[in-house]
Amino acid sequence: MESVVDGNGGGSRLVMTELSHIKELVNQLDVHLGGCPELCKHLAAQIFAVTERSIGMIRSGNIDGLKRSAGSAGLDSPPFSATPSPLSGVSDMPLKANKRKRMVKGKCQVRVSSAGGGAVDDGFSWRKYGQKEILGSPNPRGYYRCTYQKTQGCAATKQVQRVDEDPTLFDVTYHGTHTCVHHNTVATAAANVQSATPNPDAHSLLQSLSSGLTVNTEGLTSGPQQSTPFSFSSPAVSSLTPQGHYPSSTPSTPENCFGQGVTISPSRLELSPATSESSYSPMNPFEAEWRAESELQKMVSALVAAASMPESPVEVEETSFSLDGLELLDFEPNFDVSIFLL
DNA sequence: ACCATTTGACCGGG
DNA sequence: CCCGGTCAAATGGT
Repeated sequence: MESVVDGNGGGSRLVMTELSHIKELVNQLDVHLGGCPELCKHLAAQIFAVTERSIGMIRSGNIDGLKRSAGSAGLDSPPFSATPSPLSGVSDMPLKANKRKRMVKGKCQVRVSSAGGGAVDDGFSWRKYGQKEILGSPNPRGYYRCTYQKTQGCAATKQVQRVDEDPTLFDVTYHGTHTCVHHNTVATAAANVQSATPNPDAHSLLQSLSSGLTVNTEGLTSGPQQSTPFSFSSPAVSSLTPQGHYPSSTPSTPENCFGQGVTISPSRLELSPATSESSYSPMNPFEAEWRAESELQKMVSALVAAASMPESPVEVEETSFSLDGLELLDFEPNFDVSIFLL
């Protein structure tokens, strides 16, 4: 690691990164003006969201609580460290070294069919940094990180391993979140896939996902909230419900939701209490939102991976992600998430 | 010369 | 100490 910029610069720096983020987004918007309206719309929405986030940070004075998101884990001055990296994690949390599960273990695994031996192209550019024989598996596991990690501090990584039984299949596990400008939006990823995807269903799914995907953390403020503390909303993704209660529209066989070619099983979103010390400020809504976004992005990455596969039967066998470290007072920590298309 | 991959070494958590 | 993950020097491709 080189030139570690330790993230103790305080909140103003974070606001700065947010502002940089906005700047980049505007840049992108400028580039894409006149191009795909869907993308522009999404970019605009993102700009709005980030702006609001920044305003909220300043107004709520919540800034201090945020800075631990900006990891000191060795990435050099991530431009958009606002998105917490599950890998760099919360390693520099002040006054809490004891707690066990503070590492965000967010990951998203998919099983994806290969294009006949080729590398799994998911629309992002990856750089391989390792390979390892895994105990009990005949096939090695490849370790990849985002090409732009060095230049932009993008923290996304993935692991790819050939499935034992079927050598045409790969298990791909995504970690972290893309924060790089070239590939930092769902829309961009989807757009990348668009150019080459042979799977129209998956593609349209991505399209609908990419436009208007938002994360709602309304209820996640510090108080002991009832009702939906957390929800995802999107034209394409219909929400999450507290344990046991599915929206009436939820089909009992969600496998079919994605139509032919792509299936996805219901995911479980685990909101596990970070620690027992309720004296410490609960996770602020912004951080929670970022994590949620991050997890969603991983999921979408997985979908992108699936969608970019030629040869029809694309299969997202299991998509699961978890949010560790959330501290929800007086609230059931486990929720079931149902994702389905309208 | 530059950049990506390969591959054994190294490291830290369990 | 074992194993999974990462580092970094060597290697290969353009």
